[in-house]
Amino acid sequence: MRRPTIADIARRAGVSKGAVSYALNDRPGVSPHTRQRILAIAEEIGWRPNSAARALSGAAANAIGLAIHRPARILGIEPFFMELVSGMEAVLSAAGSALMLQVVADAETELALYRRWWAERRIDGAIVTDLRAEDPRVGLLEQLALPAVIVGGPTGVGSLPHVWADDAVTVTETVGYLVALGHKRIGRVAGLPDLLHTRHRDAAFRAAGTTYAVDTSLVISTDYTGDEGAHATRAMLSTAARPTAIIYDNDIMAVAGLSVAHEMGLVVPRDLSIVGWDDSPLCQVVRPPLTAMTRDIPAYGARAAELLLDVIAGTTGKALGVEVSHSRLTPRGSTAPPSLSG
Amino acid sequence: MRRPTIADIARRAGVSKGAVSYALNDRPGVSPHTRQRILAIAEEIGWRPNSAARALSGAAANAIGLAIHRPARILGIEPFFMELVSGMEAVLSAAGSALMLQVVADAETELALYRRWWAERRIDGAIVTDLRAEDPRVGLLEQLALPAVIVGGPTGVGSLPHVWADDAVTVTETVGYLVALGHKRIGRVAGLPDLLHTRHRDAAFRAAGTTYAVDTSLVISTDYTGDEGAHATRAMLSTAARPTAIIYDNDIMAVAGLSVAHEMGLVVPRDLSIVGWDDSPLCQVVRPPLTAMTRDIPAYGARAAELLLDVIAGTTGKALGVEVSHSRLTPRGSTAPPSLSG
DNA sequence: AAAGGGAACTTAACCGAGAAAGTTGCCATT
DNA sequence: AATGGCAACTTTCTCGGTTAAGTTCCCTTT
Repeated sequence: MRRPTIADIARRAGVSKGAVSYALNDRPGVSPHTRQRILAIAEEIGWRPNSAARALSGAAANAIGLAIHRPARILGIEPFFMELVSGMEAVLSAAGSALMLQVVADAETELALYRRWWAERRIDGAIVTDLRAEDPRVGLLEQLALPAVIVGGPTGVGSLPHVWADDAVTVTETVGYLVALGHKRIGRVAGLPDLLHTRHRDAAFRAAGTTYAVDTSLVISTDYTGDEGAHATRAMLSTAARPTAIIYDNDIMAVAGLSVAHEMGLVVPRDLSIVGWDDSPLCQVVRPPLTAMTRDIPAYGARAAELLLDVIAGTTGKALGVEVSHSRLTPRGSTAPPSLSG
Repeated sequence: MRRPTIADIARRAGVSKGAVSYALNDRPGVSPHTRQRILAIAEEIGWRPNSAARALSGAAANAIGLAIHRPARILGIEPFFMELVSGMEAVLSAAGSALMLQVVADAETELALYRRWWAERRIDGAIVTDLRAEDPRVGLLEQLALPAVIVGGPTGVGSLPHVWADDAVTVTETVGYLVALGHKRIGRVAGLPDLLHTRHRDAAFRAAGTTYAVDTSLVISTDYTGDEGAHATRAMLSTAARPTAIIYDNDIMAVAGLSVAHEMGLVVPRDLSIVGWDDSPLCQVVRPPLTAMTRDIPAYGARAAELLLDVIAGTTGKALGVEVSHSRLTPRGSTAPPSLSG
């Protein structure tokens, strides 16, 4: 089956290619009658514009790029990216834009990928996640003048537009809640230490310790896997002055921590309170259900996609930094006042 | 920053566009010396082929399409797709192909999407998952002659190449194992009933009951969410003759089932054995760790991507149906002989 | 020395759209 | 009746590559 072109339509309608192009693009220069006829023929033979030809004539690629630089084994388990992608998709597909997804093994590859996508005109813009300190991607994207939106911030984003949530508020609220319950020593099982948002959370966690005058010195960094989450939990619970509450940077580690507590003979929440970041169905499926820091990830992705489309369309206005609502604590059965014996 | 074109290279090198094209594509017609010079200039000014221009001249789009037709809330929690995608990515990015991902709301949209991708020449081929009975996508893809590989089968695939695993063997092995442990009544919490692989598993499950002379009549279909998994488990455990073992179609439902058992005062595995399909880290993070039917999902995706690339290149040979190794049972703490009181 | 052959190029057409510029033909003016 | 103006087209060029079909020029052969 050959793909129909405007030349085919022109031949059938007995007009020139140019007339067909005008008719199909709602531009003046063809009579309503001819336009109707051309549209009918286009519909009949199932014509769609060849995106390559359009792109060659300077049109948009109608695709945006997302490079994900995390090990495959984490991608599979962390709902975050899939939810982010599904939120982005909702906005993009409504705008007729596709999503080019590529999993990259390292930072070098990611940079090369942006260069290639840009040079090949494959994408109209990119969405950048997992911002690191002095992230080389920021400079590259600025230099290429490739429209880009960072999911994260608000620092380290250079001049790029970004969508961010104030994790510090969430951390402070959560620590405050645990302190109100009576906890005095709170641990934190953090994510990848070179991610900027991990550092923000670390800083907020330490600061909250000072604010509420409790011990928040116990922080262990991990790679987000359940394995490392379990290991970190074991380490924390094996210290002489063990914490009575632990905050985890994702829910899979929180669940792992729950199991470790159980394995060590501790009862949650009596002997240990557990809070997980990001509230997937997983949290409600384990016993006790996990208290979690909930946010609307699809909405987060949708907002980033919207902003990127705005940037591409040049209708950004001044909204370079868009703040979305921060994660809110959803208390469930895994948090309670510490037992007196602790 | 203007993107350099071969015309720029030609001007600098003092040769024609044609010569540059020959040089850059390793085709005869230019002297080694000139070729070197052209390549050096291309490198220097950072030239990359404009993919649109190439595509216009009949070249490949260097992208393959994947439409995912599942509700967003399931996507986030089911590791299957992300793992599949990461396996596909490994093969595709090595071949210089990108992945166009789109989440679609319904079957109609998915069909329209394939038509559009095909007409717009955006993709060289497609990967189809979640095959249904009399799936209209099969006919459409055959009609469009769009290279496509189905993840699933081996029935209902029409003339399309496919990559499949024999779920029936896995079901039979698992039921056999439970029977060997002494179970006489085994339940099954199935996935979406209109998916072909759910039907295959259903049929194999029923057949295994006959083979081993045990009761496998208890089957409840769900939408893969933990909620429905919990609900189905509650229903099964509330029947007069409740099963002593339940097999779940994904691990999130298995975990939900574990919680329900706990909530109903049953001890796993003493009072109830639990087996989950697909072995994500989640299974090892709960207590007791879940016995699971393990398969290498990234490898599954990689094999599908390889086959698609072969089909696109026209080097398929006769490998229209590629069987990958079926899931194998990984026994862990959630399965044991049933207690006599049951 | 003329002819043949092939390497090393150049020229120009082409892919399928978009868009500027050019061409009709008709109607209303004056 | 000549002119202007405009709608409704057609022609042609453009995007950035690929590629078939020339064109040179040099070297070998007889």
